[in-house]
Amino acid sequence: MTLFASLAEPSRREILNILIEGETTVNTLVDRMPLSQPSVSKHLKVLREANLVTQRIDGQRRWYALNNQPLQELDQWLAPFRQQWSRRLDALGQHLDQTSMTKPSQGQKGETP
Amino acid sequence: MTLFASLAEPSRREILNILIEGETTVNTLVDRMPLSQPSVSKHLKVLREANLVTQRIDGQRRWYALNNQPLQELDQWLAPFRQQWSRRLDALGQHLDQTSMTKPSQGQKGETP
DNA sequence: CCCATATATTCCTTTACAGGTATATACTGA
DNA sequence: TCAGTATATACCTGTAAAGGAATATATGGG
Repeated sequence: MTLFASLAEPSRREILNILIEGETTVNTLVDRMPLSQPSVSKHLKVLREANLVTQRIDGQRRWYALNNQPLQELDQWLAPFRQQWSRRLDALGQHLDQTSMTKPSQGQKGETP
Repeated sequence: MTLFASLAEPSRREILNILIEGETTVNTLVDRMPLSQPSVSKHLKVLREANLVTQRIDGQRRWYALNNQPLQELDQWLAPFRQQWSRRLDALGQHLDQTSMTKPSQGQKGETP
C-alpha cells in the first residue's frame, strides 16, 4: 500500500498521533482505541510496511515507534504546492501594493513604519 | 471522502500535479492521462468535493484549478510530526557535541577546524 | 511442563471504490 | 432546429480493504 493510502485510514492516523507521545505497545493502543486487538495489529502491519512505524521486540511485548522518514517524503510532496500558495501570497502582496493608499514612490518591500 | 482518502488515489494526485501548471479543461486532462473521460470526470468530482479544485464554467468548457486550502491543512496536519523530527535533529546535534573530538571547553557550536 | 499474557494471522463478510460502457445534459454553430 | 462537442451521470463489475471472531505463535511465571 502506498504512503498516501496508508494515511487514508483514520484509525491509522490516530495511531500515528498517539505515537507522537512516544513508543507504546500494542495493548496500550488497543486500550486507547475503539478497535479489537486484531484490527490494531493489522493496522500496525500496514504502518510497518509503509515504514511509518518501527517495531522493537522486548520479550512478549512489541514496542512501536514513529518513523518520520515517510512523513518527510509527504512534506516534500507538498513542496511544489507550497510554491503555489506562496506565489499567491506574493500576488496578494503586489495587489495590496498596487491598491494601497501609500505613495508607491520608492520602497518596494518591508517598509513598515 | 476525506482529504486523505481523496489524495490516496494516484490518478487524482496526478491531476493535482498537472493543475500546478495552471487551469485546464477536462479534455486536456483526459488527453494527458491513461483514463477514459468519465473516469477523469469522476475524479474531478471527488477533488471538487474535497475542495482540492475549483471549477469555472465557460460555455461548454469547465476550467479546473487547484485550490490550495486543503493542502495547507495537510501541511498543518504534519506540524506535530515535524516537531518530532526537528527534535531528533537537535538530539543528533547534542549527541555529536558529546562525542566530538574537540575539547568541549568553550565553543559550543560551529567550531570546524 | 502448564497456564496466562501479548501479539499476529487466518478466515469470512460487508462495503466502498475505481474503471469501463452507455447514456444524459448542456452549450455552440450552421 | 439539428449535429457536434464537452462534460456529467447511471449502471455494472471486479477488487481491495476493513472489521470481527477464532486461532496460531511466542514469551514468561510457577
